[in-house]
Amino acid sequence: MNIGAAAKLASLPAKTIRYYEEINLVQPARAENGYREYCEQDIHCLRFIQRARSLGFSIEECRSLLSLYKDEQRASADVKTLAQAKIAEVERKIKELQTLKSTLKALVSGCHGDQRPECPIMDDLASGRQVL
Amino acid sequence: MNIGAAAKLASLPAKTIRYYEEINLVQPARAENGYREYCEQDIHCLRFIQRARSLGFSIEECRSLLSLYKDEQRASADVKTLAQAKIAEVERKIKELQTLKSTLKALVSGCHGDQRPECPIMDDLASGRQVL
DNA sequence: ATTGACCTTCCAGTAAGTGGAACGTCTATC
DNA sequence: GATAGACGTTCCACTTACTGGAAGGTCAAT
Repeated sequence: MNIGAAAKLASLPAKTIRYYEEINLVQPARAENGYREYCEQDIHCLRFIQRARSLGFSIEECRSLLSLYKDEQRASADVKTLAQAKIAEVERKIKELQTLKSTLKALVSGCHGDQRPECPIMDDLASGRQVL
Repeated sequence: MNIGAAAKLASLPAKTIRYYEEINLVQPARAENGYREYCEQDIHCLRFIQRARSLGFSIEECRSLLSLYKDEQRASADVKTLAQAKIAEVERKIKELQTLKSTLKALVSGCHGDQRPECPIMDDLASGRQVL
């Protein structure tokens, strides 16, 4: 299967799939004409990566997951550990963003939003004294 | 004032301040020895940028805010619009992350996390069929 | 033979810095 | 005056995870 078909099956742009080859994530065979040849197994890996990336795993994490995936003897605990660390990371990010949102909302609520130049948002940015 | 002192006052690494000069955000004077010379006004701008960046504004947004900041005639509405767009963006990101978290939690909760190789997290990644 | 879709490689750019090398300058101390 | 070390300078490479584009090769159909 050529890269275009693989791209459709894996829901990934062909460019991205070439990139994954470059960084040694998924290495397809080559046809005589130089075209990449993706087998069933390659497609599985690409889909696996696509899903893991969409779940927020970094490329390096995908590499770890993929090697666990290929290891029939792996312990599910190893996978669970990775997933739990990712959950903690996501929770941290959510908290950060919520703080950010509160701060921005507090700033916006104090601003007239009219043609006058007075603006508490600007005042906050300028002062270094922080509203929240 | 040299870059080291400016860095302390603005709570920014010197490297970052040099980078801000490179991209024409804050252009200090130069002393005879070639050292950057930061005046009061420069420090204000750097602090302004530091605060705006910490509120999640991109460099380009900081550039816009900075030009509004320097324009004594600006309308507060212009600033408010930028801030509100940023809030919407932050809200989108929070939602995305919450979805992500639910998905990961659902996967983790189904996983034994022991020495056996069976692992619903892996099964999900491999299947392309999604748990949530 | 030619068109158009597909494939190839390579180079450059993105955002926002960070790290390091190699070298210049300033200040204090001996 | 020499020297140490703390600071400054420039420049280049690296990061993440791709994306865009140019220049060119291949394939299938007309």
